[in-house]
Amino acid sequence: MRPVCSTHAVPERHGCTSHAWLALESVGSTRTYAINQEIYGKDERAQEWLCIVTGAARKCLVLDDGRRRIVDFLLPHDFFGFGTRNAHHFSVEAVVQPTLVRSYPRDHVEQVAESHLDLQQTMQEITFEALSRAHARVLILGRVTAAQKVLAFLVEMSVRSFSVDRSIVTLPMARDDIADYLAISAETVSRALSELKRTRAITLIGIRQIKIADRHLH
Amino acid sequence: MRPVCSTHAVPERHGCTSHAWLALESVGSTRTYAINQEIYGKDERAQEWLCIVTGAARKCLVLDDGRRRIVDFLLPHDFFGFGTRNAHHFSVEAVVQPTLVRSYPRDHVEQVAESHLDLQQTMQEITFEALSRAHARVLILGRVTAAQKVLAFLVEMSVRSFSVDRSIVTLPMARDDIADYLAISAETVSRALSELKRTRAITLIGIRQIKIADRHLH
DNA sequence: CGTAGTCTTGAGTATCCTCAACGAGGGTGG
DNA sequence: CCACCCTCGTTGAGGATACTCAAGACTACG
Repeated sequence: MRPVCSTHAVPERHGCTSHAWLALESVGSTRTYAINQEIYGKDERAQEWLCIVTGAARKCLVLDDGRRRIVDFLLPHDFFGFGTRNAHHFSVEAVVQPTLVRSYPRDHVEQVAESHLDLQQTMQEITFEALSRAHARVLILGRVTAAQKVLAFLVEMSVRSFSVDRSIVTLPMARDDIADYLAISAETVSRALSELKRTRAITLIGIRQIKIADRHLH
Repeated sequence: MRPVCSTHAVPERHGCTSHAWLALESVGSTRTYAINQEIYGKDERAQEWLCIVTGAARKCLVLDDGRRRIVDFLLPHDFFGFGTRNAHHFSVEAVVQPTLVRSYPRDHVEQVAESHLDLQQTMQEITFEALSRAHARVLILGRVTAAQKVLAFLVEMSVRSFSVDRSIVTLPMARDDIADYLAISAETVSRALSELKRTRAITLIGIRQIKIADRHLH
């Protein structure tokens, strides 16, 4: 299964319509992925900056004991694939059907950055955002009960989804994925959702569409 | 209690003795902190890039429920204080007596970066390192048992400590700090250490000096 | 409409948390 | 110099929470 390619579907980066950005866009290309399809494998060296246009993806790895851990969910406007020359190697897989990903070859990025100083600044901001996500994640994992973790997760997704109504979240991923993201079992995720429903903190609109009533657990 | 200031004690950054780096060093200053002394508070806007020269610090915050969470331990060569214009605000406190911190005012950094292109690249690398730490941390928190978390923590510290003998770790922080870092109770940290000792995975040389025999839990 | 994947719920077990007591080490003052 | 205190670390007992195994309900898609 090969990703479908095109040159349209550019991610609009908020407040960044600079000349440098446009120059970068000219070297980008867009690919389409099916559900569970690998966007890049754990042993591939990151040769490009990638950005989700539509859909969602999970950045994950499999531990020695066979458990899968998801270190980040990637939503539209999120960049990834950079800075992967470190110890841990992750693979990225599409979570929904279809997921559109825009790709910017690393050498082209650096080439453009040489003549456009503000682009490097933008890249720095993008890295800061990824760092910010990771820190927020550490805090979510640090919560005590499963219900708190799940609620914090829902709030995080609602904030990151850029939807009109922030109290309604549409989850692109399965319960399994949430479980591996929060480092709890899928059954516990389900039970936590039921508990949150019972205590009126959330309401289930659809199976993956949730209305958040209380953002803080009382 | 005021931090003591001086202009010596420059952090040697491995493989980065470039002209840009030297230019940056000229605008840096070094401060000394006592144990538990605040290096910067959670509401201060980060106006400088900071780097641990000697000692250690914890990046933490206090949750609504009164629990303290440590999102990162900062060791010599680690940079921090940047990218803090995001949602969560952390305070940084010295963990050992004394801790030396080198400070580079943000506007000076940006000024130097304008004339030294490679400096921005270095800053990018520094941010990647922080991101890498955060991801490693998510994986540690995702481990199942307390013993696994504690062992993974010890291994992380041994890798980051740059000591000659990597099998021996000298922990600069108390059990409480480890507990808040791993999101488990201090008693559980103690019990996990005892268990690891019993199963011969580690040996306690001193109260805060540990020899790691098995890096992977069998 | 059937099948496979996803989600929920239940029962029993293992792990961790809380409360509590105790021991070891370091600093201070008599 | 020693007694005292305070912090830090360890260990125990009981209760709460999450995990595993298992079965059943729901959903999506062919």
